[in-house]
Formats: sequence, C-alpha cells, structure tokens
Amino acid sequence: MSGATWTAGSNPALSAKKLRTAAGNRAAESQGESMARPVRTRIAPSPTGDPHVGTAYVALFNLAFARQHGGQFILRIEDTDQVRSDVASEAMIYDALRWLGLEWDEGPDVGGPHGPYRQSERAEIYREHAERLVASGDAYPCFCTKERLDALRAEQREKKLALGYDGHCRSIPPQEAERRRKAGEAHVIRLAMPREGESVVRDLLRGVIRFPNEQIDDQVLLKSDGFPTYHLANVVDDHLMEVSHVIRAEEWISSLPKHVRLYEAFGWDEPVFCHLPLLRNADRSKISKRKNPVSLNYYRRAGFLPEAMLNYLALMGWTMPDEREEFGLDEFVDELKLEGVTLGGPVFDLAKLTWLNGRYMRRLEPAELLARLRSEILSDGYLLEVLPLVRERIDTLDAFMEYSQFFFTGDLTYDDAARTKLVAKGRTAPQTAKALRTLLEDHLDGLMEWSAENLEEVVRGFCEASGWTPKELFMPIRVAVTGSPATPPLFETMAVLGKELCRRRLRNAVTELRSMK
RNA sequence: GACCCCAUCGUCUAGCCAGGUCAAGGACACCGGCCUUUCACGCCGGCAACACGGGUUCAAAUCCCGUUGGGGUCGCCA
Repeated sequence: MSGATWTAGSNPALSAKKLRTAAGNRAAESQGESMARPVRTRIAPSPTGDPHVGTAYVALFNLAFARQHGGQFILRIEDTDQVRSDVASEAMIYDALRWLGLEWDEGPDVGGPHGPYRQSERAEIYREHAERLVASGDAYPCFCTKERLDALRAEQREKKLALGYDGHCRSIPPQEAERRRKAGEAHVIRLAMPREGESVVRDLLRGVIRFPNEQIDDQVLLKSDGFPTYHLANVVDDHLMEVSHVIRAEEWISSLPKHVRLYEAFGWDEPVFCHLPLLRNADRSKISKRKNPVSLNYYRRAGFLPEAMLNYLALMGWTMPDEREEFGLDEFVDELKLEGVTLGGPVFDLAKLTWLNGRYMRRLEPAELLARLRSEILSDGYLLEVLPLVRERIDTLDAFMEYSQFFFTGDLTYDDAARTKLVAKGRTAPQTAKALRTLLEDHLDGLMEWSAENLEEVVRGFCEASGWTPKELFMPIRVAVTGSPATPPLFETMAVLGKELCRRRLRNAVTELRSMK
C-alpha cells in the first residue's frame, strides 16, 4: 500500500464507524502536510446508450467536491469498447450534463492540459503502460481462447467453484510468450495478482476493506484488439490526469483491489477512493431502464427543471446540516462533506422529485416559467415539426390544440375506445402486450437515431421476424403512443414525439394491456 | 454459490463516531381538516420505523458478536 496520499486535499474527518480511530490518527498525521495535492475529480461515462441519471448523480458529487476545493472537474469519455461506443451517445452526454448545468473544466470538447480526454485516442498510452507491466513481471500475455474461457467458466459454475480466470497462461515462460506474441498469436495482457494473502484497500466512506487474494483473478488489462479494459485505462488516466479523488459508483468496490494493485505495480500514489451508493429501483435493485426512467433525456422531455433534478439528486446522498431539502448547486458546493454521504442505497422516487420540481416551478416568475416552457415544450422548432403533421387535418387555427394535444402531454390515459383499439385485431391482449414489449425492449430501446425512416425500418423488420403483419401491429402502436386511433402518419408522429415519450407510452400501454387479462 | 458493501416510518432521511436530553425529529406519499365558486397551491393535524438474537453497560437506535434481509461483483462491458 502506498499509503500517504489518500488524504490528499481533503479533511477526512471520517464517518465510517469502524475506522473512526484509525482514520482520526491518519488525519492528524496528515495535518502537517501543507503540500496537499490540488483536488481534481472526474466523471468517466462510456458512450453506449442514453445519458444515464446515475452519470449525472456521480457527476454532481464530483463537480461539487472539486469546486468546493477550488479544483478541477474533468469529463473523460471511456469509449474503449469499440463495438458499443458511438458518437451519438457521446453528444447526448454533453447535452444532458450541460442541460443540468454540470460544466466540466477539462474534457474532449473543451480541451485541457492532460488530453486527449477520449480514451480511444489514447490507445498507444495504454499499450506502453501494459508493456511496462509485462516487462516488470506484473502482467503477462494470455493466449487462452474464448472457447477455453467459456468451458472454464462452465466447469467452475458446475462444480460451484469460485469463478474467474485460472491463471493458465501465467506459467508460460516469458521467452516463449514473447516468441508466440512475435509470431502473431492472438492474446490479451493480464494483470498478475498475488495469489495468497489479502488486499487491503481504503474507501473514504467505508474505511478499510479487505479482500482475500484467492478471490481475485488475473484481470484482462489489454484486449486482443489492442484496446485497454476499464481497469487499465482508468488507472492510467487517473494518474496521468492527476485525479486526486476517484468518486464513483459502489459497483466498483469489487474491482478496487485490482486498481490498487495497478497503482502499486506502476509505483504511483493512489488517489482517494470514494464509492457512492447506487441509485435503486423501487424493489431496491440497481436502477435500470426496465423499472425506471433512467435516461436524462426522459427527465428533460418530461418537463423537469434541471435545478430541481440536481437538487433531488443531491438529496439522494446528502443531507444539509439543517436538514433543508431545497437548495441550489452553490449551497451544495458550500456545504457538502464528502465523508458524510449516506450509505444506504437510495430508492429513486419519482413522486418526490415531482413534488420538488413543482416547488421550483411555483417559485419562478411567470415570464421565466414561460421561457422554460418555450425552450422545452413549446419551442418554435417543436411546433414547426408538429404543425405540418396536423395542418391537413384542421380547417381553423383554433382546432390545432384539439388535434395535436398528445404532442404536448405526458402520460396518456386510454379511454374505452382507445383500450379496444390497443388490442390488435384478431389477437389477444396478452399477445399484443408481448409484441409491444419485445418491440420496445429488443428493437426500439437501442435505436439511437429516432427518425421516421429508422423507425419504419425497425418496426417493419420486427413484423417480418415475428409473424405480425403491419396491419395488425400498427394500430396498437398508434393508440399506445397517441391515445387515439386517428392520427398523422405513425412513424412521423413517433419521430416528432421523440424516443422518450414513445418509450414511456409504449411501456404504459403494455401495462394497460396486461391489466386486461 | 463465493467475496464485498449496506441495514431508523412504504420512500428520502436526522439521531449513531463522543451511550442517557429519543415515550425516535423532518420531508415525500397517504388520510383528515382549514382556506376556497372548483381544482391545485398553502396552512394545520393524523397514520407510520430503530430487522432479529445475544453481549457490554446503571443505561443501547447509538458500542461488540452472530443471524436474517437487501444490494453489488464474479466478462477480451464499463
């Protein structure tokens, strides 16, 4: 353990109960350190889908902590998964964080002294570092095939053994490994973890955490495509970017020993690690899109104010000294004590968020409220998209609202007529529910470019594959998404409504259909 | 299953580190009332929790151990 740096820049009056004493001693020791490192924090999302509410949550705490200490908050794009990463997702992350007012000091789009800030542009750096570890014996090439690893896992599962790589290639003599690499044999680079003893790591909120080393397998650092895994990339980058505090989600605790081992192998000081509790669904599982809206795009489209959103997110991990629940980002920056973050996984409660949002709305001057309405719900741009679709169906201006109201409302209520049409002709309610659900989850959720053309292609493709005819399926979709059997062309309507609203309404329709038994 | 984390009202939490002032406080939701032409807002009131079992102590929501429960991780994803 490198030891000293965990106190860098903070005043760790630790709240972790079990370590109070030890922590207090360490804090006292470090008080003489006038050379505290500047505080630098980061958010490191991977651009593989819709911008996630959890990203905003973690970003908020990182930004607040950095700002409180006059440090920097960095945005780093972790796009080392070549298949899953895409530029549309990256752009949405920027948009969503900016919408919330979570501005970063350094990042791919704003630059900074430690760039590039997009990991795909740093591949060479990771490769060099991986080689350093191979040279020092802290990592080794592994030639195991996917088939062998699958078989290994299957066997371990069957025999109820601990899962993980068995270290097969670790015993290959370095010279031979080198020869095979030169010969062009496909391989990855794995971290050589100690096999006995225990790894002792420290989390700001929880104190010391111990892991038996036999539990920790040899993690892949460099994939066979030459790209790093998260484990290598995040450690290398956090060090090179001089990140002082790694504030991230709790799900990373299990891999902390590997990260700590990497710092040690490189001979680097560790940052302070602080793992925030995971946001939860109502059933207490980790928040997920099956059970909760998780896309920041949804919250924006659904008419939540960014400042209310931020306020609520702060409440998910922090309580003000006077227990006030309504406060702005500046107050949060002033008052936050990282060590005081609450540990229980908070259930994300839409009802309370909605209440808070209402409070914020009522506080705004009418003119300001109108400006919000104009920018999010009644923008000229949106109106201009809706108008062409409705125009042919109305004869006077005042009929506009009547024919277009579903473009401006949130959740729909299906009347009896609508409920009837929600069920596909010649099919049952459960069948229709299943089709809509599959369409949504397997085909629509992953669609990044929500255009009429793409939608049509995807939906027709689904029909072909599933044996549903367009004639059967289009009406239920139409009613689900608009609440009415008479609407402008389906895919254009869906494109204008946007992904978030369509997704939400489709999901509600599935619930509705299921209730019909 | 193994390892790790967590544990106060249905939900978010205060209190816990420095045990007594806690017959456990606040907020959301829910219920009732007031205000009001209606609804909403606002205000007032109500319902509702220390997971369980041991231990330490004059005293435990607070400290210790165990159990139970919940969660996370176990990928050439992050």
